[in-house]
Amino acid sequence: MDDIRTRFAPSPTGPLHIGGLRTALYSYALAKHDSGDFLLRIEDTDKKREVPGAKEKIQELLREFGLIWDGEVVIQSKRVEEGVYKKLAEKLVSEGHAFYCDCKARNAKEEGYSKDLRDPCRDKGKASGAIKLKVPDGEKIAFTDFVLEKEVFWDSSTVSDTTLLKSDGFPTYHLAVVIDDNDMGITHALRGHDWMPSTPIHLLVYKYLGYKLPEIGHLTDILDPEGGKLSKRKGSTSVEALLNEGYLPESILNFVMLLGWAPKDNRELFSLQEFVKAFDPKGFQKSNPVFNRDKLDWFNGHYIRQLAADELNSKLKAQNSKFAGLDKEKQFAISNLVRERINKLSDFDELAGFFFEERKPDIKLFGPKHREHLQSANEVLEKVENWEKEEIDQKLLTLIKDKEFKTGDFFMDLRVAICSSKITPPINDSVVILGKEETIRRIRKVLSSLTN
RNA sequence: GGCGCUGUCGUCUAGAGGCCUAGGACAUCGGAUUCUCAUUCCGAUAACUCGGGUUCGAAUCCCGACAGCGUCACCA
Repeated sequence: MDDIRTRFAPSPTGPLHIGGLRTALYSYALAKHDSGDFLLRIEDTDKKREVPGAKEKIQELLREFGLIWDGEVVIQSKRVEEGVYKKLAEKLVSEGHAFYCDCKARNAKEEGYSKDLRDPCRDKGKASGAIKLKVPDGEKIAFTDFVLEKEVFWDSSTVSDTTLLKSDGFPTYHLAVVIDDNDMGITHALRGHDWMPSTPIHLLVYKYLGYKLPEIGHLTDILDPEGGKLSKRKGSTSVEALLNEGYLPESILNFVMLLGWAPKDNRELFSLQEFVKAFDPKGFQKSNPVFNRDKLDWFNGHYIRQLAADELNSKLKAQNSKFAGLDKEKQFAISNLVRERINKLSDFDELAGFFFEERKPDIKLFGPKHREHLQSANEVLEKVENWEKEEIDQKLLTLIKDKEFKTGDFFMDLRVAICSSKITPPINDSVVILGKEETIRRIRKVLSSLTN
């Protein structure tokens, strides 16, 4: 059997989406599991919709996720210049499988649901305009979907004459995929489920061009929790936005792996390499999954906790400049306290901001005995000689015992005075990092504001 | 509306006729640890869309209904 060759073929019309990343990942794994090739093709045949910089961004992101493609990137617009599509479209016309149409393009939205499947130009023998496929009547068009693992077929009478080459000389998707997949030697074409309805057109083009049909598989659509296909406006589904929110690439990848694919043993944690090794197309899911952020958060928390100290530290530095300004020892101490308490890198600012920026204490958070608690804490902490966890712990605990404070209430008031939040890392650890001077300064500041 | 795909806990899923009084994970709730929050560890709640068949026996096979999703451009 030939080596497997797959491809990811995005169009540079916007940011890379979670669904696109998943298609790329599955295509990559499909090829790499059998040491095959994974190629990249940019489908830029719609000049009007192309977003500047999008194709570069897509490549940058694929690299960041480790989805490295083999060989040169294939750019469709370059192949247009070489005339490949036009030549083959004309060949289809000369062989009677396609025809010219110079009518003005239809506006889909205004058409409504009643449209003719057969184009009036199909037998007029025109010699210019767009080139459309001449679909036969009453033929069975079938293929076996390797994701669905079943045969899917249509009566060609329900398939409409479709444009293959636009009058500007650019191919439509329907012509370009077929020719490019053939020329690139693609053995397995994986694509979104939304392409299913146009598959019979592609099947016909394969047949008329005399190409060997590759394995074709349609992936499920990722659904929005609110219903419908996942869309941009409902939450951030762009890969870059997720990255900016503080999700790690390995989390996003692991999350996406399991949206539409599962192994027999139900294992959930996979690195890219582990996934490639475990990958089996039989694990493809057939029904549409819902994008579930809770699970993503869980993966991310898990992977944050797995990070080596210096990795976590540099990621936190990259996302908070004030933190990056601290000396190295403090940075490591803080990131160590924080690693078990954040699910996203962006949670850091809220949780640990008090280390490097003073906040106004929130009086409402104090307990009834806060004045007494803070006064005695101030007295005791002043007398600490070695500003280390052990001594601080020991002195404060003794204080609590002597004065018969309630341990929880005491520490909570101390915490609120210093961090102005009820949710923080352990307060004694925090105070060690903050330093004696700053700790006492903050306590006194609160005390003096109380007497006013 | 036509055409097509799909239908197991709230969510991601395991399950390919008896091993299922349906398993795991996330979420939720409860408990243990704890100065808060978390982490970690225990435990609980929770599903085979419905209706007909086939069979000694069905989540698993067949038919129908219903539901969800996709698509119907000189966009991809």
